[in-house]
Amino acid sequence: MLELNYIRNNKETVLQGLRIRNFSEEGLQIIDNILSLDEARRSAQTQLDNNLAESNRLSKEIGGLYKQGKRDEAEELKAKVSGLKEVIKELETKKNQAATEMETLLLDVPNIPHESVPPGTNSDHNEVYQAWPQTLPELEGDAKPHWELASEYNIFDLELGVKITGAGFPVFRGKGARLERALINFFLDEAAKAGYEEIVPPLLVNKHTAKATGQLPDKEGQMYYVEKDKLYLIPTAEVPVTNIYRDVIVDEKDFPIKLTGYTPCFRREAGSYGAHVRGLNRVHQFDKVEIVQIAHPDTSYQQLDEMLEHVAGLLDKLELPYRILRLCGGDIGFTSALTYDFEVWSAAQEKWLEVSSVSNFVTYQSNRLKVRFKDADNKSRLAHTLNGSALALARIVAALLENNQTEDGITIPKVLHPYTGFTKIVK
RNA sequence: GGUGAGGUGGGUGAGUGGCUGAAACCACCGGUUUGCUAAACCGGCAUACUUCGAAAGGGGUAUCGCGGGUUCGAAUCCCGCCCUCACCGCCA
Repeated sequence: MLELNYIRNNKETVLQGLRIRNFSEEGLQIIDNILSLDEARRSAQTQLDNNLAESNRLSKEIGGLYKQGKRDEAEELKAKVSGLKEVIKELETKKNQAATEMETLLLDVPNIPHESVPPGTNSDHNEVYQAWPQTLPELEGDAKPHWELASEYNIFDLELGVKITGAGFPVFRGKGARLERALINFFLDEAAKAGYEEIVPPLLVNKHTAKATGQLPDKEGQMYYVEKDKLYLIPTAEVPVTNIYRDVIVDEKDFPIKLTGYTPCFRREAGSYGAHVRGLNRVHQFDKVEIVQIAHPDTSYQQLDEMLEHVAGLLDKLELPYRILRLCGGDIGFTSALTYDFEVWSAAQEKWLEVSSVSNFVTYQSNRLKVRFKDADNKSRLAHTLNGSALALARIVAALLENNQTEDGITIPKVLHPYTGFTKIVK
């Protein structure tokens, strides 16, 4: 959620930002609506406060009069206060109505894009921020997509998942399972080396937590919900990990706070279908190592760069060809100010697969989370939050299988050998 | 699953209708004292909204788990909800 104060003081910047997000002039009306509701709220509040102050003052007087035994005078004042109560009720309703309406509108306003976010209406307009410097590798003859390789090499089994649970729940087995575990450990070790504190968070969260990172109410349909206990299965480690700092006033010298966590991620993916969801491209449960940072507003974009380098380093070590995109105004996430996507080239499918998304949310998320710090003037300010996948397992596995297939098996990148205990997956 | 206890500021914890935005202690910050450390003493120390002010700062309102009610007045009384802890049972 944007800070109301920010909108009030930077209306033009906000409007400009929304234009980058392709808001129509009509759509931009929302900002004026918010501001006028805010004014209504404030004027109601001022009047309400004045009336409450009067009522409090009279009530105190009544207490005094009773002590002095001046019953008649007390009764007189009582009647006066009773009269005030009606006005107070009215003003209260007025204030709450304006406030609620305003908040509802505010929830519909996305984050203001960073100035570097390119214009554009869809993913075709994303800017290639860093291209793969070499010629893209080609595979001989009949390169296979990962779902075919999976059954050939017994790496994972989606049909078995259907038997146990349903579509979209892969069962990894044998060397596939080992590869999965190897990647998780490799990613966590790399994050630790980069100074991230490892977290093992709960996989189920309550509604406060889901709300604070913005999954509720917007993405309610995307989460699995345990009705009996009113808990949500996490769609990403971002949710429980970032919430560690909900309602916390951080010591300024602790910035940046760097956290990492491996968790399975559960997503209902309601509404998606078609060829592009084959294999591991889109599943209901997948493993992911997430990196999260809570940063000082002055340095959050430097931290974002640092995160980019970290993710790029992982892909370098895995020897996968990749490029980095800077998402355009039409493709950037609702809550993000700046997002970079990492895409790995699949030589088999001959297309780019998204494997990571790294974003700076500036204060948009922390406004709901209430992650704050005291600045030099001892004023509390919102911190900036950032996160990124480092990395999402399912698609990395897919990319590794596809790019590393050879006549006599699938080769494992060197860096994983200590983790897998084997160098090749053979039939 | 059963039974019981309880949710008050950063922490412990007092407080059963007005003098309580909230005692006291601890922690923390500033100062005095001090060879150093410690101790002692003095002072400060919640958050949000709002209003006045150029600012420093001042005023108002709300907040004692959350929501509602009674009352001129609620941390305190009533109703609903949420949560936590302890013990028993079950169990990795």
